[in-house]
Amino acid sequence: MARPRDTNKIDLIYKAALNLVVKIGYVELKMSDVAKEAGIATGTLYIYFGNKEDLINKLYLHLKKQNTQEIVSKYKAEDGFFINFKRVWYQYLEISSRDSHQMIFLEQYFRSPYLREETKQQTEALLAPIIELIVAGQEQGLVKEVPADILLSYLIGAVNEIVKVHFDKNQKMTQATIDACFEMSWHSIKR
Amino acid sequence: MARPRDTNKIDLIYKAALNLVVKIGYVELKMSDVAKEAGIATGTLYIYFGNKEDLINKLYLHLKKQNTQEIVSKYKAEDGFFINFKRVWYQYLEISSRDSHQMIFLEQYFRSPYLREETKQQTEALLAPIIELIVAGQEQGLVKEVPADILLSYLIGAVNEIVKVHFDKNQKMTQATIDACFEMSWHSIKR
DNA sequence: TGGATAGCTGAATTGCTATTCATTTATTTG
DNA sequence: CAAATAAATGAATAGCAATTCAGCTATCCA
Repeated sequence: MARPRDTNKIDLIYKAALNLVVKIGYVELKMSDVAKEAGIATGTLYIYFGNKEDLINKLYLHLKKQNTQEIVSKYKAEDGFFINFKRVWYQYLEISSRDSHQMIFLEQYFRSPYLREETKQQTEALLAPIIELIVAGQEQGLVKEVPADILLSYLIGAVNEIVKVHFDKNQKMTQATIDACFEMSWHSIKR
Repeated sequence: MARPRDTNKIDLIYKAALNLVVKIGYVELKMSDVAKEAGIATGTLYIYFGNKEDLINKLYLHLKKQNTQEIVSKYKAEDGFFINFKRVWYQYLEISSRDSHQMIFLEQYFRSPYLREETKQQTEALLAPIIELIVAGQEQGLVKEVPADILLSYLIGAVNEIVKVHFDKNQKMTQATIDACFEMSWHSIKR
């Protein structure tokens, strides 16, 4: 059997689709443009992805997995709650800030009608380890007794929003502001 | 000059468009369906709105204005900062919870590529009174010294997110949870 | 080396819906 | 009441882009 002439066509497609969809949105995203940007023929897209909607769903899940793993990787069971919370918080901010395209896409499409229900559920499942971290904090009496999923959503919503402001206004937040935001998050959850 | 035979065609169109766009998204939204839902002919849409994109932008601004005014209306200059903050916070939650369609639409489309830059700017301008409230709190030494726009985004992001969870999981938050979330917000900003 | 196979290509097809506009209907006014 | 004007209609058009597929190319293996 023949091998792909070029390695990792799928990654090329993901990269192209991400760049384009963030810039111009799902509606204007032309499959032919994705192909061109990826340096392949339009038809080739359909070898790897059933259709446009499928491409977006797979792209979403792909990025989200990568992303979440990188965040969770900072967690170290042997350390205390505060240290871990801080690590994870800063890592989340770091990742979001590093790749604005990715962050905007993940944020924007998560409740959009373009994602299948299945994709959304798989996405939420990825958060399990972080939910556990919070529950542990609650068991130690360090964290407010708010349902963990709500508490996490609160934090994610807040942080996402400041990152978006950061990109929108195109002004890098100072370290002082970032630290102040961490304080806000910590004060909001600590008992 | 002739008057519309039916009053408020524009409101009918807004209502129809909102219902449909939340249900099926911008891509699948057919102008003919909006017309049908509004009980008018397709061509009539184009008397009031230049095109599909124009319809969405006008709808967005219309709802956002309504919405913001209703929130700001709770502010009473004669009362202290905490009281006003609490009022505005609960009012924001109340409004968001009351009409999930509206809330989802406003949240989802704000940074989407379907909105014109102009619309986004007009939207942000509406928040000015709330920014002032925060700055006043800071001047009184009650609120953390984080740039007011970032602080506000933090709060809005957080609250929007919990409201979305609320709708997603289709379980009404208890009053206790709501109050706990207010506490979180207050703790996060207070000095 | 050459036939078989897997991978790739991109022009042509197809379906779909935004938008137009000739016509009809309602309202105003002199 | 009859122009004249404004609104509304919805079938027809026009254009666009997702998807297909017949053929081409690279790679494999006997």
